[in-house]
Amino acid sequence: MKRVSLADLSSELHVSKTLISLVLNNKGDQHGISKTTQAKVIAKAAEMNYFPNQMARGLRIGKSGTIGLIVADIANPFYAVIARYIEDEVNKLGYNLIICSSDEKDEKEFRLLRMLRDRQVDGLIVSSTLRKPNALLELKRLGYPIVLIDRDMPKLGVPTVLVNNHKGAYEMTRHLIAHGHKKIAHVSLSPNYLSTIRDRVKGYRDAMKDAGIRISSRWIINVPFDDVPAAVERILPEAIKQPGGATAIFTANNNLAVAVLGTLRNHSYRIPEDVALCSFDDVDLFRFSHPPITACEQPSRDIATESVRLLSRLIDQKGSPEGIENVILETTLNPRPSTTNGSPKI
Amino acid sequence: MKRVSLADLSSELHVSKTLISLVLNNKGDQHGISKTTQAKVIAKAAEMNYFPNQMARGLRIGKSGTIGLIVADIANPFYAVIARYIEDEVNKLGYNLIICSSDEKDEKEFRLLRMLRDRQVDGLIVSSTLRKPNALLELKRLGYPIVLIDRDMPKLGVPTVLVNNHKGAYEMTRHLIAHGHKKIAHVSLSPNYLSTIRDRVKGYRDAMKDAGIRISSRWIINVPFDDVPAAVERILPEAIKQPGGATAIFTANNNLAVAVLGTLRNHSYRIPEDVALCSFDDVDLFRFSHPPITACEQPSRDIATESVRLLSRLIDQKGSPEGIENVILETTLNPRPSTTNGSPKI
DNA sequence: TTGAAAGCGCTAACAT
DNA sequence: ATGTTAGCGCTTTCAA
Repeated sequence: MKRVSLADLSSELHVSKTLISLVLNNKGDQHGISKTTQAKVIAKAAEMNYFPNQMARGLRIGKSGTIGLIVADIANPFYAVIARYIEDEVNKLGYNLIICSSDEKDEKEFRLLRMLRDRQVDGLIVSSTLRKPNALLELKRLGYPIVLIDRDMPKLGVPTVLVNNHKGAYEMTRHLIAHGHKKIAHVSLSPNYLSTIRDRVKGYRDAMKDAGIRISSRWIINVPFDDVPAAVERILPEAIKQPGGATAIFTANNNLAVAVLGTLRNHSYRIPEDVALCSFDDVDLFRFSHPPITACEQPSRDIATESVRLLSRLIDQKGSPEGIENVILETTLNPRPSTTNGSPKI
Repeated sequence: MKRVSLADLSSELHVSKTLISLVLNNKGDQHGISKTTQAKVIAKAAEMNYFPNQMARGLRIGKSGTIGLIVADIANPFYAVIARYIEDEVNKLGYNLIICSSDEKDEKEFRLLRMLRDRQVDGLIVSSTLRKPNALLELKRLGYPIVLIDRDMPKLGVPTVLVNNHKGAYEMTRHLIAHGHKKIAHVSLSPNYLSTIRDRVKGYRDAMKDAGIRISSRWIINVPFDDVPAAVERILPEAIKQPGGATAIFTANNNLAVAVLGTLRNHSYRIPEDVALCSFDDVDLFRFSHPPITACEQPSRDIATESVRLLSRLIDQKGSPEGIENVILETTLNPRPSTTNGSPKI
């Protein structure tokens, strides 16, 4: 059960650990070690089933070879897809990924950050749920390379890869208006200190204002994120009840859309005849739903590649970041029958 | 940028590293260290922002505190949900999770196994894509605790958490037969050395045989997993073209169902009027699809909790496993309109 | 061409 | 009640 170490190999081969280490790390040539010795070492290592202990190596060279990724919930397809791309990208660079779900809870994110720090991760990609940057600032000061994705945190001063949420939501709202809707409800999360959510709300409000439409308080629906389906079921019907009720619903993310879909179905509302529906985020579900649902697609792949690119630069620069790069990516509006079929009722 | 170590703390406090280590690991009392000293140590550690280096600790105690999870693709909701539950469970036990996607490629899984081994993970949960157990056997011999989930590998001899795929598929096929279908197509993956896929095919075949129905070769559709949507689009139409074509389609997993759904839509087939549809796996998509799709639900949460339970036992037993436990979980058939509305055409 | 020795930061016998 | 020491397995000067 004892695993074989450099020392074991060394005593078998009657050469020093140094030499073996050199050979196995492909530095044999540049140190002028004879080909025959190299061959012998390599053969014996394979024969004895030797492999280097990465903890020992990491301790010595001061790098763990791992990157930490924190998202709200890896079971959410939006994050799962991004995580998958990030995994591929960091693997290419020789890193491994530790994926963690914060559950939108500050306490849990604190714990995860501590854990990742203790593990000496070489870098961090995080979609942070924190209201205050303190915990992240701390890590940044300690020299941990950090890249923020999805959610902004302006006072942190690290590279970010964000999506133009305001524009995406603005366009989505314009889309509804262009299809004849005036009474448009927005379903969002509370508390809403997340930059994404705030920007989407703002995009919606601005589009309404620019169109000269006054928003009824009935149309603004805030759902606590730990109770989405039940809360939607409780609040939504009132918002779309006529008269004065909304003829279209715009949800701030895929989770909310699923909940709304469920509630609309429970109450036998027809889409889009009774009420139109569209959402931020795009997932398979929306393409195959009945009817297919208009959605604002986020560039998951680009979020992943860009964040890894920025992180990698940060790591190379070794704590002397020159010019923090902030990437803003655009969304794509995918119109589907849930908003494009027929016109709203008056 | 230099992080503070026990030695730093030690020289500041003028006490030994041992003492500090003891205190910080809550062994102060059992070693009779005075409360006041303990308080001093704890205060200073906090003040100096000390935290233990897990690589050094891991090297010393011979444990990394991490568990490796290998699945085919973390972006697949089936695996994403399981991964999430596993993450929660191992966290409870103080471990962290490294999640990896094998992409159904032997080569990639080899690489991942090597990497996880070098990282000295304390345990491995894997849904293996390998045809031969060798690489896993190797790790098992080296003393790595391994639990297999989802996919079996009989010759490996490790604890497993599997789903009763045969029964699930058998019941699903019976369900179709009970609704008047005789010409039932099965869409599956090729090559089909995965135990899950084989068992599902067998369940389908057995149900057909027991019902006295001969299966036309047209109804057996095997799709290469690296080209699912295109292959389905190419092969499926022929299988359901009348006469003799299938009146119902049973897909072996959620990916295949999505592809089939796309193709049926492209060709303007109505579900279930023209052809009924059902699938193994159950995902949100199926509940909200048009029409809602009958599916065989796998107990994701139980797969996660059971696998972690078995792994934890294995770790405690320290390589002297007494009696390998194999858990078989049952599926749930969720009937929905895609198979229950109307009767098949002749 | 090769080797000896130090040390990364921690824990655990074994003192005292 | 506290300290000394050795060593986990590796890389890296420095020396020969």
